[in-house]
Amino acid sequence: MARGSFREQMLKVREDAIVSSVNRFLAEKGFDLMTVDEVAADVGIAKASLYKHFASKEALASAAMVRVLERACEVIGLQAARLEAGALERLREVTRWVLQMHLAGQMPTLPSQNSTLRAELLGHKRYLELLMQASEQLGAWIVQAQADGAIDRSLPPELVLYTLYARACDPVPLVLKAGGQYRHEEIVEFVLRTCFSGLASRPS
Amino acid sequence: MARGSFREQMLKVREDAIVSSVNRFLAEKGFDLMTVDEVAADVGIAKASLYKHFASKEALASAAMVRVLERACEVIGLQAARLEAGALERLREVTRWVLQMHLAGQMPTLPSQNSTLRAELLGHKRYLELLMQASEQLGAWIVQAQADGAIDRSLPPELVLYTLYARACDPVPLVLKAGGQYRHEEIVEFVLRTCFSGLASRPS
DNA sequence: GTCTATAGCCAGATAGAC
DNA sequence: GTCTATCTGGCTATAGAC
Repeated sequence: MARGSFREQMLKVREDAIVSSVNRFLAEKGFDLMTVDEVAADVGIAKASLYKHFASKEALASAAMVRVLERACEVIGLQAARLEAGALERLREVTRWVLQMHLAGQMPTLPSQNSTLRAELLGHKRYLELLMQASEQLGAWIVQAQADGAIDRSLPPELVLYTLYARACDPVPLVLKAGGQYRHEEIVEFVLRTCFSGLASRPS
Repeated sequence: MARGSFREQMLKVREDAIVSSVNRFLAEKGFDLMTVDEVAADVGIAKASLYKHFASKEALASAAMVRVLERACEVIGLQAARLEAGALERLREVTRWVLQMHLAGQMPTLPSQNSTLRAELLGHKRYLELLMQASEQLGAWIVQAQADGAIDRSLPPELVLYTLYARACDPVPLVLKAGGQYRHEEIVEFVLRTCFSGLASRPS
């Protein structure tokens, strides 16, 4: 695909700035509490101009979700290229990235049940494609890790997948961060441990 | 404390009905998407009448949160009375109750950082008392379970506490429920297993 | 305490000039 | 495409009769 004219590149840069702003607000306050006014103010353009780029508030949020999914697929691709790593280790590294994004305030949160946003996303082709791409690769690793005996074989693979996805909206990391007692890396290690090894002691 | 007049008892019954309705809406759609209009319609009284009982939408939500905390403290009290049970088993049973409430659509979600609701709750004496009461009992069991070697000693007790609290807003049970493939009891067992034992296989 | 009716506000979306 | 100004609808909360 060609680069497009200078004018088009400028447009792309602006839209990137908008999506970045939306991404941050979604991570900070969620879809319902985010207002289009504050996004416009943050980007430094008029609200009406925003609507020339994106048709609705839902379209703004969708764009942010697509971008984070694109990055997630990149991270998954990087792990797929690590030929020496096992399936469990790859899953752990992807989960680590999710937690780091979350702690950095850059993981947009999908409000569990907003009908309008849900409808928009379910009709968004690229979003669904990316979500399926990520799920298929992660699902394959989960099955492989179970075959390796690294993940509990009695757990349904979809449960494992959802449990990993849920790390993106787990309140625990942010509560620990708010407490101010631990560094980000410590929090990430703690949550990874509770996720993969659970709360109970390993038998020695 | 005396029972109060017949009139007062009728009032209490009505307020109970209001709180039950609020509780269900909070569990279904959350604070932001819940409207006072639909609560009034659900209870079958006029909106203005609602405001005779509760001063604001935040007061409605607070009342629901207090009631669920009261029930949680009752469950904790029941476990405290089981003299034969160990600390880990008590924690597991309380967590099981949380998951059952959640799956039944009766666990009000107090998610998202809504400033007005947060402010109301932080100024609500009974809410804070109940939350502290629950946290102290659970915290004592966590420390005991670590001393018993039943919970990983290298995890900070507060991390364990938050991880258990987080089961009240974990999306995984509801996603599995929506999938329709598992019975509620199976979902509860799966999530309890991932929570306490993690995803990884136990060494055999 | 219950109702009908409405005030007041805020946020999403649009009109129209430039 | 950008702006200012405005429309529109929905929501919280209240006034006032009964």
